[in-house]
Order: sequence, then C-alpha cells, then structure tokens
Amino acid sequence: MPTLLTLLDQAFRAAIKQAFDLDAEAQLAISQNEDFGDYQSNAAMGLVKILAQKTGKKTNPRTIAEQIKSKLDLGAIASDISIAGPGFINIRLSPTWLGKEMAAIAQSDRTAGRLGIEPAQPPQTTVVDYSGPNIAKEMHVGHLRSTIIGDAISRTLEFQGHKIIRQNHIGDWGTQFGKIVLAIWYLVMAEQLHKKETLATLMDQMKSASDAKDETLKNQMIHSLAVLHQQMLDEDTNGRVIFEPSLERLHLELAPLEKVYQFVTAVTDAAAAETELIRHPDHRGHSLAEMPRLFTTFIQNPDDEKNKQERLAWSKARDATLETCNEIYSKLGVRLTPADVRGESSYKDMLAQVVADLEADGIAEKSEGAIVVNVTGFEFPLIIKKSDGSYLYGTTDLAAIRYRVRELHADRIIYVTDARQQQHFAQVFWTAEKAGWAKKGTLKHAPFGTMLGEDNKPFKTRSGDTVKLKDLLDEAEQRAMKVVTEKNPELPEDQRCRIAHAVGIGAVKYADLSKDSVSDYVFSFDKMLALDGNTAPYLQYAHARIKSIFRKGGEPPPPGAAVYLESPFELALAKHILRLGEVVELVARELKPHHLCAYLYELSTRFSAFYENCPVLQSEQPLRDSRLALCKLAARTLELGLDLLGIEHPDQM
RNA sequence: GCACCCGUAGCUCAACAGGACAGAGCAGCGGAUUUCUAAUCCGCCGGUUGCAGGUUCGAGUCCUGCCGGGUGCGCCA
Repeated sequence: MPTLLTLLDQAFRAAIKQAFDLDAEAQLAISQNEDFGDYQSNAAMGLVKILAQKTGKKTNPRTIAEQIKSKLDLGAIASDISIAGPGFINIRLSPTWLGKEMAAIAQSDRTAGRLGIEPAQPPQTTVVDYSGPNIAKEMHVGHLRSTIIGDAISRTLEFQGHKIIRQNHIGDWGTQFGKIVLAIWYLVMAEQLHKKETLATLMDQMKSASDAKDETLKNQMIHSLAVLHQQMLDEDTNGRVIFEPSLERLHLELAPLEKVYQFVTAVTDAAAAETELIRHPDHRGHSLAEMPRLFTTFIQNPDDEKNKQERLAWSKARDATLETCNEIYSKLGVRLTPADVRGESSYKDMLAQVVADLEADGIAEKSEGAIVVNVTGFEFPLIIKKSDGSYLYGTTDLAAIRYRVRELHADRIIYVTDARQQQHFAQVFWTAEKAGWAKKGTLKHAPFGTMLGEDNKPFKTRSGDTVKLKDLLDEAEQRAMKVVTEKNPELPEDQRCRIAHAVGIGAVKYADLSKDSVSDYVFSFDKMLALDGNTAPYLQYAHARIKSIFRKGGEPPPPGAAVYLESPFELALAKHILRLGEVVELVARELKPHHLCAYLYELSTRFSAFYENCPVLQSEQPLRDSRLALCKLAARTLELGLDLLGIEHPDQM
C-alpha cells in the first residue's frame, strides 16, 4: 500500500481540483503538535494568492479551507477533519481504520516482509561510492563516517527496490606510490640483512625528534638512514639478489608497513633529505628525498617486465590493506566485499582519453602548461592534467563517472565523502554534466562533517595521533561487555560476548548515524553507550523487551488477529508504526539516515510507554491477541529499521 | 582576499523542499517497582534560534549585511 502521506496528498489534490478547478500542491505535513491532529494540509493559505489572480478578488483562507473540506473524501481514514488557525486543515486518524490497517500490515509482512511498504517505482540503478580507504594505511576514524553512512544509505535504497552497486574507490594510485614501495624495500632489506633493530631505533628516534621539533636530532637520523640505505643498496643493487626473492615469500602485514611508510614520508619531506646523496652504479647520485620518485616508474609503465618488483610490492601492499579493511567491515557488519573494490588504479588507462575528449569538446583548455577546466562560478579551475603530464584525482573521478554511467549503467551516483570535498565534487559534477556524461541532478554528494573529540577538536589520541578504527571498535565492545556483565551476570559468556558486540558496535554506528551528517559531530563513548536517551542500546533494549514477551507468552498472535486501539498508548504506537514508509522515503530523498534514527527512537519510547501501561500476556482475549499483534509489529518495525541502519538487534540483552 | 559549511536550552542534538506555542535526550530537582527485562516509566526546571535588516498571511528555515567557528582555494588525495 502507498504511504498514508501519499494517500492523503492525493485526496487533498482531488478536493482542491474539484473545489477550484486547480492543480495545486496539497502542502501536506505531519502535525508537529498532536493536539491539533495527526496530519495537516497547509494549502488554503497559499491558495489565497492563486485564487485572487484567477478571480480578481481575495478570499479568506478559512473559507478556502471550508471549501476544500467539503469536497474532501477520506473514506474511513479520518475520525475528525477540522479547520484551525488561519486555515490549517487538521486530520485525525480513525482508531478503527488504524486497527484494520495494523492487521493488514501484519498480514502482508508475513508474506513479503516489507511491513506493507511498496518498492519505489521505477527502480533505479544507483552507484554508492563510500568508505574509500587508502593503501598502506590503516582505516582511522575519518573513514568511519563514510563507511557507516554509505552503508546505511545503500541498505535503505536497496530496500526501496533500487539496484545498488557499491563502489569502494580505494586510494591505490598516485604519488604516494613510490614511498610505499620504498617502505617495503626498507622493511624487507632490513629483515634480510639483520638490520631490523637499527631501522626500528631510527624510526623511534625520528618520531621523538619530530614530536620534540628537535631539528638537529632529526638531521642526524636522516643522515644515519642515508648510511643504512647505502649499505643495504650495496648488498643488492638491482634488487634481484635479495629483495625480489624475499618479497615473493613475504606475507606483508599492514601495521608495520604503515609505520615505515609514515617514516619514509617524514624523512623525504624533510629538507635535510635533499642533501644526503645515495650512490648507485647505474645512476648519478640521487638524494634521499628523490628515492621515492625512482620507484614511481611503475606508475607510467605498470606492465613493463622491468617493473616486476614494483608491481609485486604494490600488490602486496594492496592485499595487506584490503585484508585489514575486510576485517573491519565484517566487524562493523558493513556490506562491502572485495568485489566492490574498484580503486583509482582501475581507471588509469582511461585518463588520457578523458582529457582528450574534454579538450576536443572545448570544455578543457591549456593553461600554464597544465590542462584545466574552468568551472563557472569558481575562481580556480579544475586541473585534470599537470604540466609534467601526470593526472590528478579529479581526472580519476571523471573517468569513474563515465565508467559508472556507461559500463555500470548508473542512473545516479552518490558520493559519501567528507564535506571538505564539496567544492571538488561541485567542479567534477559540473564538468561531467557539461560533457554530457551524466544527466543533471544524477550526481549527488552526501557530505559529512568532521568527527570531533570531547574537547571539540578533531578526534585524536591523547598523544595527538589519529585513532585507529580497530582500537576504537575494540574499546566500544569492551565497554559494552562490562555493562552486559553488570546487568546480566547469569548469561553464559559467549552470549554476553555476542550481545556486547551488537551493543558496542551498534552504539558507535548509531551515534554517528543519528546526527545530521553535514555538521561536525562530537564522539563520546559515555554518551553513545548510555542506556537511556537516543542511543542504540535503548532501541535494542526496547526490542529485547518485546522479544521477551514472546518468550514468556509462547505463541505469536494468530494470523489475521484483529487489532483494537482503545488506549492512547496503543493508538500512539500504531500511528507511529504506520509511518515507517514515509520515513524511508525521507531518508532516501535527503540521503540522511538520522531521520530513521529519530523515528526508531520515537517508536521505542512509544513502545516503552505502551509496555508500562498496557499489560499484554495478562489481558483477556481478544485484547491479548490484539496487543500481541501490536508487539509483533513493533518488533518487526524495529528490526527492519535497524537492518536498514546496519545495526544488530539481539533477542535478549 | 575569495568561496563553501556551520551557529538552536548549561551539554549533545531535532525541527521531513517556509507553517500553529521551536522539540528530545543528558545533566539538575521530584516521583513510580506484589504485574510481561527498572538497561524502564511519569512529572518539574531550562530559549531574544549569533546580531541587524528585508521578503512573506506566516521565517530557526529564503535574501542582504555584520559577528563568531570550521573548511577549501592550479599542478597532494
């Protein structure tokens, strides 16, 4: 069945048409204040002007409202239609109608599992681009929001019946490449030549020198590294003797790689690295700072047999990264699989053509040796080819759009990335639309703000490092475990673990999803794991309480049980259950899952009020079955809603 | 300097293409347990929506100008 909002909208439009022979907006809204009613139409006030233009005289909006009301046919839906204030038309839903509706939804859920929500028409093929971790880096809290929000959006649109193609646009290409290969070379060579300790000491001291801003010590470390580098190079000048064979056997772990990679970055960015020369029999001297660039030849010619070492190192780094990411995804219950990975590197062969086509169309032009697109409304252009001939991430984004539209047949593409990239995407979208690669309005950026610590500064550890996602999730689970054990010590340990997992991870995800994504958000374990208030544990607890009724009461309600809504608590619960479809549409339209969170929280409070005031198992038939049916529906609504958010709902807590 | 985002109760957040008296939670205060999970429920307290104009029957929401915070601004991603 269509949502109630849609039904009412149609009825009001028809009434307006009949009364004034006009096709006008019904201006339907959910009443903010329940004293007025459940739904309202605000059309009458707006019609004053339109009618005045048509007839030449002004009509009082209350009179207009009266005329609409007289033509309005809501069947059995409303128990009261009243006009209030300047001309609001208030609708109060009929408890009898609602009861029948509840019974019908319960019935349809048995077969379709959709709680009466119709799939969207027509279904659209939608690419959702989210998560996007970088190669050789552990996922940190910055990736959390994209991953969680992107997954919730994907699940919601998927439920609506759209074909969702998840794309994990990982950062596996570009200028950081040379540093990664160099880092692996250090790692492997130090291991093979028994210099691990030396390297480790260097790295530690370099870190403390940086932290203490001690330039002298830093320069010493850079010099020592140059010496070490030279020693290792002299043992194996072409990499064939030690490096390549060891690399083939190596099972690379992400954590040590990342550490060395950061070290290499710190070293090569330092001025002192420019003056430390490394000698090589086949080359003139190169400075330490130039080393990463020597390894980047692979970027230009990845298929050249000469670049076998680099290719191998690159794929090891990639595998190590993805392995760790997949662990996180599975911990988070995020539906991203290796099959969804299509990183920047997969567009490398399309970049030249992208630039050539944009140039041929007159959209791109040469400027100071680079090729740029001058985007209307922007002071600075989008650079798609650097003066040294290499491409940038904007070029890759454009290639990806073309690929997604042409090969994946995307009707629309949603980018879940942080808000800082807003201008970048505005430029990229403008270019793609101008080139005719995507229809206007089909490229959507769902931006989100920065995650802040409780000090309102970007979320970092006490020592100022970025927080690793894994550590954060582990801590959430541990904290949840403590609470579960405190509340329910008698449960077996493995069950407590499962509950702690659901609660801890659920809390982290819910805390993020329940805030409007565009603003920055303050991360607090204490708040997200609180058992009351707008938190995942509160919703999960409400769900567990319902399940408990069925455990105690045995039988589920018989199919087709009539639903009676006599108490205000039952009525309030039923009205809310009916709104899920409207909320799903809202989330899909705005790409903002926090609306669904607000809805589920409200549902839980209404259920709790019902639970306190309306005994279920002790009540007489047919009320008992009626209330059981309502419980069943409330549980199903919570389950479906939490599923769309990607949050677990254990039966027991 | 230019551009984008944000500014709502002590704190964390809502307000669904402008709608009625701006709502929740936390914290604070006061209550409720012979009954299906008290990880709960009920009540009270708390506001010049950063400021000043404007558009509108109606503005937290749209426009203009300030103030405050964040972010981005040709060859990083």
